[in-house]
Amino acid sequence: MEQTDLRVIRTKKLIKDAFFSLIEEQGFETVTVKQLTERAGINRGTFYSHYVDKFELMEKCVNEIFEEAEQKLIHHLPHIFGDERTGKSYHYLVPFIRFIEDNQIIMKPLLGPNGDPTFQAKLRKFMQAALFQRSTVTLFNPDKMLVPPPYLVAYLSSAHMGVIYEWLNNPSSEETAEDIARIIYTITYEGPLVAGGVKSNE
Amino acid sequence: MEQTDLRVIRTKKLIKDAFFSLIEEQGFETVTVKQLTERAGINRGTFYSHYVDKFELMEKCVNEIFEEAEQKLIHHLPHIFGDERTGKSYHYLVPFIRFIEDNQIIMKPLLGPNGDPTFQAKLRKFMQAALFQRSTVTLFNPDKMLVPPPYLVAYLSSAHMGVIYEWLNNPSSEETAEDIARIIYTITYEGPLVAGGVKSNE
DNA sequence: CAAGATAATCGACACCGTGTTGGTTTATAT
DNA sequence: ATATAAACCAACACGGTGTCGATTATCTTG
Repeated sequence: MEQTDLRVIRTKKLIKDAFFSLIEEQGFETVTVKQLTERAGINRGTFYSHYVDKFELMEKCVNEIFEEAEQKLIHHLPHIFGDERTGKSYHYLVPFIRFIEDNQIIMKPLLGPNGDPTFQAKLRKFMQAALFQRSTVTLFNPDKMLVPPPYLVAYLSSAHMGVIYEWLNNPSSEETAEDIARIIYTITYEGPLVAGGVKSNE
Repeated sequence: MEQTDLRVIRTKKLIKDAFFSLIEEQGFETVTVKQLTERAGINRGTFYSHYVDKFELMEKCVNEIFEEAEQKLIHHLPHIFGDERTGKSYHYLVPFIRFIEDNQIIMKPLLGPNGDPTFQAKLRKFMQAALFQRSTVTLFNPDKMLVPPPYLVAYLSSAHMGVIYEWLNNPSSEETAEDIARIIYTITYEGPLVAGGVKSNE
């Protein structure tokens, strides 16, 4: 499984770099293998000896990112867990938002209007697993829930994604990852109406 | 601008019907003009005398849907406004959700994993205009807001979309449009934590 | 209803990206 | 230094695209 030959790692890097830069410029859909290999400076046939098509390439890249994310989030897990139980801090969100920020070169185009809805679904699912899976068991109270759990999870995960997307795509935004975490936290924990200044805080 | 010739309205209808059925089956991206015209039972060249490509076709279809929606929502506007000021009812959401339900044959594939992110952005923007634009002026209190308004709007519109998407794509869901409106309303107005049974209602 | 207009059809065309193949050159590992 | 295998190259068939000119069918109007 391990690839040690310098040529293949060099080639694969060239492919991925070209792939990301092209996605950044024009989105995933319109990228062609021809374009990709021309920019990478490799022969078109060489691409096909590594990937069957651009979709597999994308899948591989995405999986790598998610694997890396899983490592990072697992590393932060105790921290998350502690905050989750107290429910008093936005810090549990920071690693996740940092992760997106760190990969924003690839995240931004994938999440944007020319992005890949498959990836968006994957990321939302990943977030649900990372942030809410435990929550629905430990935090939420099944007996007292006013709405069906799947809808609450859908509500929250989509809302989170929406704020992060707004953050990434608003060029004038100067918020840090911590700021965004705090914003999401505030709306979620105080409720949208309180955050909007409609209701006063309890 | 008006087309009266029976042949063209017949042809355009054939094209759109075939288009929708193909999108429903396999998503937008993989649809080819060849497929489309074969299913519609028209000559491929005929397609090109009406639309420059499948993207323009999509754009036209989407615009028509949005125009229709605008009519319907404008018709319900007084109703919306009344509820918005009292803030006591979920009814202001119903027309919007009904609109999506009525067009779910086209909405579902467009919003799903094989859908069109451009369309999703458009729909979110449309919802923001229809539901929150006035709210940010009349309902939300700029002085008391705990977070920047754009992020609150992003939070809410994405959350709404997320619940609706969950509803459309969960085959076992038996909720009506009213149920979904009530669910969204509850989470938004009580706050996610109260809706999740974590905090008690004030 | 007839005549002119216009839409739809048909076949053909060049173009482009895809995915594969067989043979050659070049770089790497040991 | 040599065997191995990766990368290159040219060429191919395939399928979808977009266009064109000529022909046929259908609609609208007088």
